[in-house]
Amino acid sequence: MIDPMSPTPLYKQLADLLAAQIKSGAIPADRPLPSESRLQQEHDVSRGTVRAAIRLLREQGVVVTVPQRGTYVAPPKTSKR
Amino acid sequence: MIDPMSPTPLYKQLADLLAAQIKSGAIPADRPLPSESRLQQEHDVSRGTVRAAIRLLREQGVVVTVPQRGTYVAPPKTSKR
DNA sequence: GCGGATTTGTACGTATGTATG
DNA sequence: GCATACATACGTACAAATCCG
Repeated sequence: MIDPMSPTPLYKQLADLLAAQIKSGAIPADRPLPSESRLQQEHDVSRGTVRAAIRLLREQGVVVTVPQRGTYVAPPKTSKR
Repeated sequence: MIDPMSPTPLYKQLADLLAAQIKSGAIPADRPLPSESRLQQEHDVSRGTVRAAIRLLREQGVVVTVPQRGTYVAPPKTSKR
């Protein structure tokens, strides 16, 4: 859960949460992540916060984003396809 | 100059402009860059756009930002100090 | 092929918090 | 106390590309 009272920035909390869900399989790797507006609703944060979280995950190599498509779990670096 | 009509995003244009000014020495390397609000006024863009440009430069290793201090030209990687 | 819905990208404005000088 | 400066977070609006009936 995201805690607005925590000193940890919301976007950081959300990024950590999503990373954990990806790792655990709670978010399937074969389909796009929930859209920004979905995540916004589910976690009750602004879209800017969602985007900041996804940006962080992208910088960490956890996900990749395809414009006008969606954001996907990043493929393993060693995969040939 | 920044051209609002260009298809290139404003923050990208600004980042390129600042990088060029740093490289040419128009922006001195021994003092902080102009503050966000200064850049905002000088280039007639929003603060969010200034921040996006600086973020890009930071990701590119062109500058480093010290919270509550300012943004500085990144030191050469080969420098011992 | 058309049109609407969806989704990400960009850009703006505002407010608050924290640290520095 | 006040001004400056960056960090976070909210909101809005519109554009562009894609998807689907």
